[in-house]
Amino acid sequence: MSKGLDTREKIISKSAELFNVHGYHGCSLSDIMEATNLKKGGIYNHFRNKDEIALEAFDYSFQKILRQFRKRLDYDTTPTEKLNSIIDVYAELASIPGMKGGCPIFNTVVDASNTHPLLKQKAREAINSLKNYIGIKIREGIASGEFRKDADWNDLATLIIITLEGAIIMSRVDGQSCIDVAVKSLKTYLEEKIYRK
Amino acid sequence: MSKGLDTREKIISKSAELFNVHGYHGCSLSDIMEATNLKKGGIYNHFRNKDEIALEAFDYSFQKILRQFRKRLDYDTTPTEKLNSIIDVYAELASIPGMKGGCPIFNTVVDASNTHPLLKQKAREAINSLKNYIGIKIREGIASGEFRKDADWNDLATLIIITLEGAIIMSRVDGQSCIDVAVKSLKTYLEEKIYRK
DNA sequence: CTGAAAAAAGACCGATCGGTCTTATTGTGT
DNA sequence: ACACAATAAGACCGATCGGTCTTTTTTCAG
Repeated sequence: MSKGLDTREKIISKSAELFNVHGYHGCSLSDIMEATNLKKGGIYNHFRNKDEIALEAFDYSFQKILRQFRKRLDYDTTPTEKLNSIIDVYAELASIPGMKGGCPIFNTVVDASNTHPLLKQKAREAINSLKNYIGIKIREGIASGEFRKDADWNDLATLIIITLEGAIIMSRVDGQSCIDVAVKSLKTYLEEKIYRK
Repeated sequence: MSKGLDTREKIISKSAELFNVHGYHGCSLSDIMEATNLKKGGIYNHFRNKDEIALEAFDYSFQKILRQFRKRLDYDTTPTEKLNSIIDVYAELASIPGMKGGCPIFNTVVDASNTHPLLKQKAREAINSLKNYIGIKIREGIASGEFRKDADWNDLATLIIITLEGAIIMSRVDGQSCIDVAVKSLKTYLEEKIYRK
């Protein structure tokens, strides 16, 4: 029993990496076979088809991202710290193990939103979850009086996501500096517009 | 002679759309054949291979984007107006004809930066050109005294690009509202940090 | 009107795609 | 130790991939 689960997990984690780097259409079953040291039989014993692997791989990647946020935010006590941590974790996303190729969420939007309805739906839900996750921290800050009452959690969460996602993608051809720009800009924005002094 | 050029252009423009919507790996020669109403002979009479089409299609798309900027900025007289127009044009990118699927530059980064070195290089150059194009307008504003002297044109141009590109991608699964957030945020930023009153 | 050149058609190719199925191996409970 | 189930191997399949090449059609200059 445990052997099977191990194999299944290996297929998912390796595939998640491959899909994130090469995209759904740019990654073949042969690629997955090679990355997992399995032959076709070994893979199709656990999955019905390539789509099923891609779908589960996306969930795997997204949960991994959420875990990164939760892990870091555990050390924070105030909403201000949490919001800053969110930005930091986001900025370091592409450098955590198995996230080579940038953020799987936006990569999936670009890669599959016009060719793969199920993946598109998953990406949409992931973005919404992430927006809500960030939104909750903002609302906590507002409720605690730490953030300004007129802060729009939805707009702010959106701004954080688009700025950092844009930077992560651009960093693939333009280096780390654009991520630094994103972080600096967002943190200044928080200082000047969200946090109360 | 003119027939041949027409056909060549048709192949490029149709392919540019297809590549932008489905990505390089997600778009086959059969797709191009169908979109152009040509058979293989008609296409390979003008191009040596699929790569050559993709490379020229990228150039075509990028020039189209530049044309959009130049066309709008022609009506502007001051750097302030120009910078605002850049944001507006950028925000409307995905809704101009033949740009379905978002911005071809960032789409190409995601789609091909790990599988197609030549396309990656073209995308890198395009981003640099765009950054410089925006940077020039910023420096004009600084030189004319309209913008603050301490404005960093490189960081600002980067911020404009990543924010709007992030928003354009997110809009594919989350609607127009995130683009509005990007525009509003950037324009406020310019008002408060760049323009002199 | 004609002949050569440009353009397009479409048959053809080997490789690879995702997927199926039978066979062999491995692991496990008794 | 044995039997049975879980797991993986790998031969095999039709479809499609990008690409080549020969043949036909179209274009246009003289």
